[in-house]
Order: sequence, then structure tokens, then C-alpha cells
Amino acid sequence: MTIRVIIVDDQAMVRAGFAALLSAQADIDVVGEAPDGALGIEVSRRTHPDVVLMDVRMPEMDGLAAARALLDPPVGVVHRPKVLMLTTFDVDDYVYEALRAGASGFLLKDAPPADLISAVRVVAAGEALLAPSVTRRLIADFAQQRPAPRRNRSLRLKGLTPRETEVLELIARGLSNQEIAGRLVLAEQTVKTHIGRVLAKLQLRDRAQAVIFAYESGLVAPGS
Amino acid sequence: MTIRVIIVDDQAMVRAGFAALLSAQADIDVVGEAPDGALGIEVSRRTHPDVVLMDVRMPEMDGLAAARALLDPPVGVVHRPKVLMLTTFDVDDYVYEALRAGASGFLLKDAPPADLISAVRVVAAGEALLAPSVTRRLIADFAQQRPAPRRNRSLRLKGLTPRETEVLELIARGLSNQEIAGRLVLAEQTVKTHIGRVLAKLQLRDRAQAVIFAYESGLVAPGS
DNA sequence: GACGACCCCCTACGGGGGTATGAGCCCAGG
DNA sequence: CCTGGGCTCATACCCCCGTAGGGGGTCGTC
Repeated sequence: MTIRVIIVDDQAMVRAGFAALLSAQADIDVVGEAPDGALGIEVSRRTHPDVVLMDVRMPEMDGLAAARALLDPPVGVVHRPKVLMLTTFDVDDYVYEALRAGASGFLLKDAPPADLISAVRVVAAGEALLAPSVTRRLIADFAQQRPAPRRNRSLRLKGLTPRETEVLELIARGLSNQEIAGRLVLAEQTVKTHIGRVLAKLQLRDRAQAVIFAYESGLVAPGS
Repeated sequence: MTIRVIIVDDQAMVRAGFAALLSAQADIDVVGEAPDGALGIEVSRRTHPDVVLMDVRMPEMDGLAAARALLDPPVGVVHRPKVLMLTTFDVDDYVYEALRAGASGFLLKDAPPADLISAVRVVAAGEALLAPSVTRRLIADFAQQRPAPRRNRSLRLKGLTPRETEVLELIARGLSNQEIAGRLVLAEQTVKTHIGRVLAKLQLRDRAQAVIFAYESGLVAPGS
């Protein structure tokens, strides 16, 4: 199964170079090219590539907007290619935007040719790959922005027994006492007892505050 | 300038293999080995390597703890190597922990030898590098975790009046009806009316679920 | 002016939530 | 062995919460 690739870049020579490089691989077919984002989308819709190589900077519609359009397609468009962003400069603002949009990778154009080829394969396989400098920034951002699931948690949450923690989590899921009892196969009164202990230990007043604590402590997280 | 590397892995054969592979490179010197985390730290302190190849799973002190110790050294220890984590399995829990601790990379042991070599160079240069599957997860996590202030919010939250939104936020702060009434200078019954409307509009059952909605929608955020 | 929003407040009531107290069971550790 | 912690459940009570079903006020807008 060959990997179908299109190349979107405003410089014809760059397109030609990448095309030559990739076409030389037995498992890669370059099935289209385009000089800007708008045309790139068009070509993508027509050729249904597995991977779109997309330059960040382009006239008309830039790579970011094009990537967003491809990765969040309008209703009726079923095809959704992987997008591998390329850039000449090491511009970080664009990186985050592109990743948020759902791009599968971000490479610098000065990377070794072998890297580009393997990147195409990696991305086609559904994985992701970033330029090392980008990776470093992403990790730094990641590490800094959530310095371990809150310290608060281990402190106060530690006083709770396993059962109590379990009940607290179900409270934080919005279940009533009756529902919790059903889920855990308990009498409702037992649930109440557990909740009572939880509230006492954590010095909370009611289940609403318990929900807050669950979120603030990291026991449950938004979107989980 | 050659890159000084030590290898920390509990399997002697793995150490030997990596050492042979890396030593064959003109710019890489393997200056030490250790079979577990504790000894790895010791060797690192003595040999001052540029890069520590660290297996995740090891007896005694595992790779995570060792990485943390190396990357957050006690006072008086000036040397701080780059840490490149290695793992046989694709275990994601460890990945995040390691990255948080400050590791510069995360590779699977089944990666091509060339990848390991280039990874060592990349890491030594101060950049970072992850296995493609890890990269994918990190990106997904990054993109999902802040897809621009939640889409959900604008949708459902839009139906609420300013006053209702205000009341909802106070609920999410853990206030009782009476307290909300006091804060907003209202009769308690008025608060109840507002809450009733909020619950109806958002199709929630009680204030606990309202708290959940407030967090999930981004109306309030943990740590704020 | 009428109409629709948003806001404020009332009485009344049922049910769920939280508290208090006590008791029985199992199990690990001293 | 027996003590203590964790888990379970019961009975009884209070009150906050949420709902139902009203009334009245101020705005804008048609």
C-alpha cells in the first residue's frame, strides 16, 4: 500500500525537490501539488492523499488556515488527511496553532532528507513527529504548565479510604446517593455514611463543595 | 567534542548492545554503565556524562525516580545531564511523569538503531526527541486540553442570562443559596428561582451537577 | 401601548441530602 | 488474642434544596 502525498508550497523549486525526493521511495507516491493553501485544499479534495505536506508561509491562504480547513472539514467531506507542516524558520507561534488544529507533525526544511521521508511514513501510520527544537518547547510547555497533578491532592486526599475516594469520584460525576448505591451495590445509607466521612475529613459542607474539591485536587479533571 | 554517555539498564545484554552501537560512532563515548537507578545516579555523579540513557523499568530504583533525582539535583551538585528515557513497552503513564521530571526524550527500544544514535546527538545538543507514538499522544493531549476556551461553553452557556450565569458561578464556588443571596443582595427565594432556571436550561438535576457543568464548560477552571 | 426579556419576590411542599448514634462484620498487626 | 480501622447498615431527625405556581417591577422593541 503506497502512501499518497501532496505537496503545498509556494516555491516551485521546493515542490519539485520534495517531489523528486519522495517519489524515489517505493512506498510513496506524490499525487499532487499546489502553490497555496486554497488550491491545496482543492487538490486534496480531488486526490484524497494520505499525507499533505504543507508549508506554513504562503500567499493567499497560509498553511495554518489551510490545515484547519483540512482537519476540520465541513459536513459532507469524509476525507481527512494527515497534515505535516513544514517551515523554513523556527517560528514557535505557528507551531502551537498548527498542533491545536490537529497537524500530525512539524518539520524544519533544513532537516536531513531522510528525516522528511521517515516523517511521511510515520505520519501516514497515524503517529506524529516533530522537529527536535519543537519537541523541546512542547515538552517544556507541558512540564511547566502542569507541575504534577496538584500537591494539594496527596495532602488532603490521603486521609480518605479507598471506598471514600471512590464515592467522592462518583459524586463528582454527578450521581445521586441512590445512583451511587446502585453502582457500588450498597445501601443508600452506607453511601451517606461514606459521604459524611468524606465531608468531615475534607472539611466540606455539602456535595457541591465535594465536586469542587474533586476538580481542584485533580481527582477528576475536565474533559475526562 | 565527543558526547559522553552512560547507560542505565538492568539487562546486561541490552547495555552491551547499546554500548557497542554508540561506541562505534566517532562522536560518542560510552563512559559508564549501571544496572539500576541508584547505581546510575552514582555513576552519573562520578563520570559527569552529557547524556544518560535510562531504562524505565528497573529493580531497586526505577528509571523515573532516578531521572527525577538527576534532573532535580540536591544542593551542591552542579552537574545536570540530559536524560533520554527508554522503554520496551508503550506505557503512557510513565511518559508524562518522565517529561514532567524534565527528561529530554522518550524512545522505544524497538526503534531503529539509527534513531537511537541520532537521538543521543539531538539530546546532547539541548533539543528533545520523542518516539512517534509518544509525540502523537503529547500533541493530542496538548491540543485537546486547550482547544481554545471550550466549544461546549458558548453553545449551552449562551442560553443563560447574565444573572443566571453569575449565580451559576457562585454555585461553582461552593456557596449555599443563603450565601449567594447575601453576596448578591437578594432574597434566598430569588436565588432559588435563578437556580431553577439554570438547571432547567442546562438540563441538570441539582447543584452538584451544576458545579460539574461549570468546570466542564470552562466557566470556572481549577486553580482559579 | 403591548409585548417579551429579564429580574425580583412570595407561599407552600415534598424529597433528597446531611447528621447523629449505634451496631455488626472482617481482617491485619501488635 | 484482641484491638483498631475499614466497610456495611439501621433508625431517626432536620433542613436545605428544588419545584410549583403564582405576582409585580423595569426595561427595550415592535
